[in-house]
Amino acid sequence: MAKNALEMRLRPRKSPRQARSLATQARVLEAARRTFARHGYAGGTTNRIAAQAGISVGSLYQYYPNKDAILAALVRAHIEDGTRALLAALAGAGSELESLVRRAVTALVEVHAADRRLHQVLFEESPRAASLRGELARLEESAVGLAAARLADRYARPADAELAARIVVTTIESLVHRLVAGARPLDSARFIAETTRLVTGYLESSAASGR
Amino acid sequence: MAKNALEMRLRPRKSPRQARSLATQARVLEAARRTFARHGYAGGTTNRIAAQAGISVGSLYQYYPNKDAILAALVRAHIEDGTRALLAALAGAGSELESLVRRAVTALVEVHAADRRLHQVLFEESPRAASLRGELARLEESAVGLAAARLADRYARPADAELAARIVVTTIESLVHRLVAGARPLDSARFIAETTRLVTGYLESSAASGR
Amino acid sequence: MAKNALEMRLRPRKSPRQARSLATQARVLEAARRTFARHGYAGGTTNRIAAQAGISVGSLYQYYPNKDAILAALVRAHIEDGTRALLAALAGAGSELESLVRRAVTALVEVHAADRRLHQVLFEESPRAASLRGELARLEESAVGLAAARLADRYARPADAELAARIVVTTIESLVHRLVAGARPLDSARFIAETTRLVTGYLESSAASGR
Amino acid sequence: MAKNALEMRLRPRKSPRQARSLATQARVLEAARRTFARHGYAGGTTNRIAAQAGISVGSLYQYYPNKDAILAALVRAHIEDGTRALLAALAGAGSELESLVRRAVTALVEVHAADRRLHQVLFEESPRAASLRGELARLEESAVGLAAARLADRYARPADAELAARIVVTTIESLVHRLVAGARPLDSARFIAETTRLVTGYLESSAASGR
DNA sequence: CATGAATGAGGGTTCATTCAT
DNA sequence: AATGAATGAACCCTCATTCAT
Repeated sequence: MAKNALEMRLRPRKSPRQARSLATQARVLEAARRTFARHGYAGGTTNRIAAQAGISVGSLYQYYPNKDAILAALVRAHIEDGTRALLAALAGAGSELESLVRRAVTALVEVHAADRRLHQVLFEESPRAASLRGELARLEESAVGLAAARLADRYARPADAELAARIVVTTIESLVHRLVAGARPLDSARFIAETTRLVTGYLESSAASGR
Repeated sequence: MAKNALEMRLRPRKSPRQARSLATQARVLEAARRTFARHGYAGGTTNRIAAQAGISVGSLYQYYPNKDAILAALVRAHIEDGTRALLAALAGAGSELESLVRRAVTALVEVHAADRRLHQVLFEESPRAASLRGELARLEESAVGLAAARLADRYARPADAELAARIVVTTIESLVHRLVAGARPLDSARFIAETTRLVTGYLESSAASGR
Repeated sequence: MAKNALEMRLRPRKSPRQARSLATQARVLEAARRTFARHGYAGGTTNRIAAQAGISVGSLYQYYPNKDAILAALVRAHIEDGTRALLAALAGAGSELESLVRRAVTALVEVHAADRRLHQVLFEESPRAASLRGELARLEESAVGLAAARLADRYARPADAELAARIVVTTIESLVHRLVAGARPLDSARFIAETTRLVTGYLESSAASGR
Repeated sequence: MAKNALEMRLRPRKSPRQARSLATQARVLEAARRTFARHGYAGGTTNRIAAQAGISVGSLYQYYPNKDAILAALVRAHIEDGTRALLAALAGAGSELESLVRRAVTALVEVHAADRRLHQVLFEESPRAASLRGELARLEESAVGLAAARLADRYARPADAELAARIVVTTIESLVHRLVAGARPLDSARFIAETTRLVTGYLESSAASGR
């Protein structure tokens, strides 16, 4: 099962064994974060990132095979943060629908509030490589799957549950991106309240409608 | 009288009088549409666009002062299409909430179904110039304003109506982009039905809750 | 005796027989004058010149085979003006040295005062074609020859007269360009007085020194 | 602290610390010298200069931010050479007028004899940036100031001394450019002798005339 | 492993000149 | 003759990537 060439391009170059290597790799990532956030995608040149990280370009290429790999690592880190936060939020939740939704929304808002500009660059401005796109899609699919599972008993047919789940997942994600991480961000508390009501209402009406 | 320089940069270079000019300008736009859709923003080089249009780069620059101006024209055309479609849909609508929402959603779906990949490039990948961003923001604001006006009598305070309007507008827009114009598009009919229910439910519950 | 290709390139394309053609050719020249003066050499594009002349680029090329030919015509016109003015000034002069010099300087000052910026462009900023350079050199040689002839009886050897003539011609020309047609122009009256004294003194001391 | 943007554009990009860098920067300058001299300003393309220097365009742009900056460096180098030579020549001079003038003329002749065609390009053909023009003007002003100071006691009014100084400085400079660095260069010894006599005579007659 | 100088393909853009109408 | 749209070579410059030290 050899990975295809394209995917290899997005993986860090080596699994560093030494602590120092690991630290440097992290420094590069952090530098990329800052650089992309400050200068945008086009302005985030590898030289700038290396300078920000306090190393030479040459060294940068010891840790990442190319620019896209850095971007991919950044996206991946963000995805992991988001997933972790989401799971943590849902872990202690009861089964009440509204509480579940509220916790999910709140978790996502917090993750995104951290760095709005970076989000724009990562998820809107930059031309994502195909494989990265795939990874994002897989993540979304799994979120949809989880949600659908939770909703399964409210719907007559699995396909209905999945559709509802997809709409819900996409709605929350989009609204967070656009209204919290966007240009003129909304007040978080209000946003959470309204989004929760929007989604909860939808899901409950689905149930009520007997589907 | 004089527009500022930055804005001028995004305007087509001349309003051609001759038939041939007009045709060429249209050809360029169409070629840009295809090229951006196929190769993304960065890959949509002016030379490629010109080649696709079957003309020389020089000619391209007779009609648009620079690459971003072409993108801007594309965005503008899309905005106009969308606005036109939306107004047409709402013109003949009654005052019933669900019907209004359904018509709006349907109109937007139709507009976006045309070219999915292009949308991504136009509205997500491209580092839009500030003035273009402003234009989009203005458009959205006016949509929010219109919706808020229609919702005014359902809310105690204008600010509440506006918040609801903003959420509704953003929700519809985002869902259309992500679920219809996105990577794995959804079935239109289902999408319209669900989105209509999502939004209508939200708005009606707002009213019911006495806000 | 076929003219060589390079020289042909700088000649107007045809000797227009018709009055209208002649007028248009003049209009182009005048337009070029204005355009070069206003926009400099690099900014003096053929399209701009044509626009300024109120004709199309295509028409412009009916009268001049290329851009350099326009520049050459402009330079030539200026040379002719200068020569004419100089001859006129000297025609009525007596044989007194100081009076001769003063008249020459005055004539040149008047010619150059007309359009300072154009001069800069024509004689400093623009990369003169080889043949044009030659023409200018020939003109200067003939000026030196004339001056040397007038000075012949003051010098023992013809070569001395020629050297003196060359110095005098170059001095006057340079000073006019630099101090009258230059960036911070000097007051004409003072300039004429001083230059006349400079040159006259030099020539008289040559004589006195018995050479 | 921050120089304005326009001036920054003409500065070399970095003051290289490594020996190799220093050597390369010098190679680029030398290549530019040759290339501009051979092909003129417009023909002195960055690619040609890089090729002549035996490096790639990219490297060239590591040392100079743009084409004009290379030109500026060349001009600056020439100015420095000239100033150095002039000061050195005048340092050991007595106070006798003729000797002073002769030394100045000799120094300038030596500086200019090195590369005639380059001078034309540097000081006549190139559309110098405003800031560079300013630098040249400042240099000339300081030369005029120095000369005026030396002449002060010969003139009744400071303004007269300054006018004379300006004429003298301009005369020497122009003649050197035109007659030594020009197309058909004159014999240096003769040129120095005549120019010295021209200028000295002028200055002494000023004194004599009681001005 | 680190450095940073070097590379060079490729991008956006201009403008003298041509040519179909 | 006139028009002005069309041409395309050539220019300046950037930046991801490599490699000698």
